[in-house]
Amino acid sequence: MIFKHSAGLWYNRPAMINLDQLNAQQRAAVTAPLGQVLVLAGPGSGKTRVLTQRIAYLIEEMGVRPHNILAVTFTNKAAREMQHRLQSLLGDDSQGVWLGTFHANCARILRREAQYLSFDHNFVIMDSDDQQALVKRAIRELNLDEKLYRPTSIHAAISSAKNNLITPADFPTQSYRDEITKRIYERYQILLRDSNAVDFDDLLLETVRLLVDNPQVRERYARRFEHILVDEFQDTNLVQYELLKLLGSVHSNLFVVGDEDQSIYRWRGADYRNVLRFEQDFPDCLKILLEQNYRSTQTVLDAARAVIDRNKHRTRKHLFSERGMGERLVLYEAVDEHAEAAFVVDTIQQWVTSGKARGSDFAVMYRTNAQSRLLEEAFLRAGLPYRLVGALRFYGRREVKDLICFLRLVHNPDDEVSLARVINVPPRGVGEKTMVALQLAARQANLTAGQLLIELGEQGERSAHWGRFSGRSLLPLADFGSLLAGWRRAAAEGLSLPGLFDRILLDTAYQEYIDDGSNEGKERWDNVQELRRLGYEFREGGLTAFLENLALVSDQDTLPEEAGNAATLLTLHAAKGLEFRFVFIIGLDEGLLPHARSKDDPEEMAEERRLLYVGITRAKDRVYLVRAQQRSQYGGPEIQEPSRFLEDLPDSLIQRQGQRRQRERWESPESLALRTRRFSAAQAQTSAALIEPRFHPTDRVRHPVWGEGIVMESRIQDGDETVDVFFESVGFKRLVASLANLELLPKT
DNA sequence: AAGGCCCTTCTTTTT
DNA sequence: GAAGGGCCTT
Repeated sequence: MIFKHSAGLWYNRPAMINLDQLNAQQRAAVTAPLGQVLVLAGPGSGKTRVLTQRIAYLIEEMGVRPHNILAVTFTNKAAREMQHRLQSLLGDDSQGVWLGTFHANCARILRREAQYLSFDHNFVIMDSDDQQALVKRAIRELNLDEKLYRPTSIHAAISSAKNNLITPADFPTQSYRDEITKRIYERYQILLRDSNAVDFDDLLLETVRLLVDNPQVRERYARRFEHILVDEFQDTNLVQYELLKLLGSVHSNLFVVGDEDQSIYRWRGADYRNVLRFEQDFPDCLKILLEQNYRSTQTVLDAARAVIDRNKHRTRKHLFSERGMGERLVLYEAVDEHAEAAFVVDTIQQWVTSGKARGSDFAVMYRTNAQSRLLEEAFLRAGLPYRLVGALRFYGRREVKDLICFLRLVHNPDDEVSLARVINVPPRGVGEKTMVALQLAARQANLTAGQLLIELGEQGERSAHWGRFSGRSLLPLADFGSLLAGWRRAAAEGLSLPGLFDRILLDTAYQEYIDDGSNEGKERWDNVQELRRLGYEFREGGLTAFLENLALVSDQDTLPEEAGNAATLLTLHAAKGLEFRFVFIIGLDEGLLPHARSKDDPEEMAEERRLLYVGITRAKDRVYLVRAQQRSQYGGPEIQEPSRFLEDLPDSLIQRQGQRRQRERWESPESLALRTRRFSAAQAQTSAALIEPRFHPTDRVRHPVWGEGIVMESRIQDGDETVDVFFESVGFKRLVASLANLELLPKT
């Protein structure tokens, strides 16, 4: 071993890499010679372990300086996890490794090399909402029909072009629609740059462009990164692949780890064929298969394999486990989505009550975020704790986004998207007309709208632009301008991030604006406070670091690290890289998994299959596959067909649970729905700890004495629920729910 | 300019 | 079954 520090310190070192703990294949990967290494790692085969051990090996055994290592992951979560593991493996020796997502690493490079770029270093990063708004704006500016050219679909086309290194100039125009898309793309790029902004895709694309156009810059980075390691290589897209080649153009020590079978981001440009491309581009690369699974029982693996082996064009792997056969997978067919959720919750509760499992041993996975709502309700009713990954859309909340946009404006007044969003928040009399006047005046003065506003605010009547606006629009604009100018001055004079935050809240009377005293108002204000708390963590790094973090950290990353005793609810996509003793996969119906939108495209269908594969292979011990015979998709209930993937599972691996009986013929869907609701309500009454009100305003209820009434209000008080009801017979009554024996009636 | 109401439309997954 | 857009009124 090479100790680079004084000998007296060696015993303070954390445990060092121990090759004996690895199996032969893992060891071969960790200790592979210089050059290109392709590790095809099945699920649960110790992929992350191999990656971190490899880095440790490079540093400890090969004497590589951390500074010369670049490690790229796909998600922030994975980056954090690896950072953590490196820290415990290497201690401070892990400092200096460039570790992060593709996007974060690119943002870092772009900010450093701003002098070579067409935007300056304090650029903002537009998230999907912003991008959408900008595409819409481009479409409007070109006087196009939004119905015909939907911002979502145009944006998808632009994004896909960017992921394939296609600039507006190169955009292929085989149809009239392509022609239009190309023009929108051009306009969109101009709008972005005028705002001194880049979008997610630009982070990668502009970095590639930077490295291609500036050989000396490329040389500098390529020289520096002696070793490049990539996680989830199957999910890289063309731009990312190019980027790796550019950054590796001097040393070409590329260590990539991936699994074609777990490629689930095709829709985002990911191309698992990059694995094949890699083998072609580097014919001498060392290829290592990790096939021993340390996670699941053999039955789980067999089931997963039965699903995935139907896919073509892949390296077949023969996953094996030494954990024994284990139990068969349970298949449960519920009558509808309510019963589906009830089955999940009941089953978890039984396991937990039996003492054989803890809540945190369970995960419930689904195809679409919309499916989480019923589950949440069922968990709440049962008093079972859960944590929900993503879907919270914390950053998508209006109040959160508003404040981020104020901050973005302070940071970069040219940001038109943010300006358009908050110039009238709270309402100060700036409408469409005023915005048009502002933009016109700005264009004539050759300023951005934000710059013009700041000048109005700073100079007041002395400004040359003062006379440009009519009386009606002038004051609100000058008003906002002086706010913005004041914030910028304060920030420049060193006001801390929390201080700035508070000043913005105060100046805009934001609390009065969003907190109207209702429950929702209170919640909105809580969200603001939560954002402030996040900002507090960045009081050192300042505004730039905070905004960059907000842009690059997704809702998926807001998952509380400590699960406590809570079960995890998450999409199949979000489940990748995680493991749980018990896995429920719900919604195994045609149209949902596989999703209806993948029906016509074999490639997409193959990806749906991989999604299920990823889900099943998350399980250590048990898998529950759940579906519903009937489901309310949108509006009315619809009969569901079982997922085609269920047919691929041999009976020997499956144990059916519950009745498969179809509804009795004479029972109408309406009465069935009614029965299910009664069942749910009855269940609610028996459930334990009250977390959420059972009654809500406008609910109809029946009291044993006073008869039917309407709920006016309900709240949790001292662990019980206090309900205000207006009864037809006696009028207004305030009741304690646990004593009053109220019956919840079906909605009419 | 702003708020309210009714209409349509659409729902995949996320850095 | 929600969210956004269009159209209405104030």
